[in-house]
Amino acid sequence: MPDRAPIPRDTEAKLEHILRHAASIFASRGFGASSIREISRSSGVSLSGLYYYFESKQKLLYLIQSNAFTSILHSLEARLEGVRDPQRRLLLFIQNHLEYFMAHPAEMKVLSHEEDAIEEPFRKELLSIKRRYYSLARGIFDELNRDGRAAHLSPRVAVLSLYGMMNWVYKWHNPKVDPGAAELAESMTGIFLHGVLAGKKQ
Amino acid sequence: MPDRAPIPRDTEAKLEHILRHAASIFASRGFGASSIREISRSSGVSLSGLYYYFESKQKLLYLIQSNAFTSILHSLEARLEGVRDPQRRLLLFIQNHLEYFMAHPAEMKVLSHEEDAIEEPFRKELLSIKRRYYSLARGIFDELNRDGRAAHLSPRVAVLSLYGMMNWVYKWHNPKVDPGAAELAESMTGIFLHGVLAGKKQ
DNA sequence: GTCTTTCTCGAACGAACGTTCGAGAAAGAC
DNA sequence: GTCTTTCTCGAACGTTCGTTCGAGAAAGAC
Repeated sequence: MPDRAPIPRDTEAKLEHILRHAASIFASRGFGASSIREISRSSGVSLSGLYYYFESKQKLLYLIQSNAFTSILHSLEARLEGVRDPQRRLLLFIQNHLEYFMAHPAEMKVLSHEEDAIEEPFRKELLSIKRRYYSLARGIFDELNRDGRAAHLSPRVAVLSLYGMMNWVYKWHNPKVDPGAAELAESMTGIFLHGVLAGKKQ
Repeated sequence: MPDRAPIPRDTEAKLEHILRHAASIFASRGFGASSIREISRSSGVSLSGLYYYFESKQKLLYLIQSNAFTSILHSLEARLEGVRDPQRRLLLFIQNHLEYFMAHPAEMKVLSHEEDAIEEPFRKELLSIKRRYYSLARGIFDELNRDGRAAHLSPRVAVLSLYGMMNWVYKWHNPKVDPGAAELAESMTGIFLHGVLAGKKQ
């Protein structure tokens, strides 16, 4: 099912066009089971023509993941700028994550689902972006917990549980039935805040 | 790297032997990128010999998933028997899930990660087990919420957030650093209970 | 012993895979 | 116009894939 829309003439735009189609195929079939030929069919670019834009399937996966990660991180940093209140920072963090998720479901599914499929040397580069993103959330949690109200919980477990809630969304979210990003973000912020800061032990 | 341990003579045991190896390969490479030849090498059974035990790669994936699901469900039903208190039932549910997760990491990763890789007609059969499991958790939540303390939250969102916390574990849990199933279950039960039942709105 | 069922595997099937190559079209510079 | 760079693609490469087949070994029944 080739695209109806014309393929952009501009080189950079055409790469983005290819990345979009590739992301959606990786998202639906999984990276390992997707073929470059499928991407060629869907994007309307010839099989060998694709290799002008990326040098291997691995690099293609890397481009998708690193683009998605970089832009979610940038938009988060912009949102957090100047905001000091930890609870508000948490809400903004969750909102940003979920909004990006729902605006770019294919890319985010690839990011969540194909973490393991990427090989060296791309793995290392992604890991460093990932760490920056993780420690941002960890920092927010630590401020939140400055008064020690969540001392009974391992911070690592708390933060990764939050990631679990957020990242699992791609498995079940149905736009026709489920709340949008804003409401979902409020719900999850509520669960996490009360869950983590409320009464100690049991 | 063929197995050192001898291959069981008994037919049913040999199938289990194959399923174990297959699960661990699917878990590490992903279903789509795993080859039957790899399973043959790892299990020590010849390529064509494998097909005496399952008729296709899809069926093999189905066997792994359905075995794992069935036994986690059975062990849960046994644990819940006779327990009425909703909070205790929730703890048991989470404990059972996480314990099974950590006792059978490969199988559970395949269950979580390769949900989409399974095709008809196997999909439908798994869906019905899955629904039974989901509605068990949903039932516990509804009892918990009989007094309406969590009325501000969509029950669906609440329960699926809990699944997210639990199922994401396979992405980050490191036995050397992180708490075991029991402690993790207490933490997550705490987060969920307080998070969902605590103060309304905001 | 024989007969039957259960199990095993080497060799091969056609199909699909990621990637390369070289010829040439299109676009830009002058 | 010519020259150069940028872009495109059909055809083919060697490899690996899931699956099949038929011959025969091993085990169980009698």
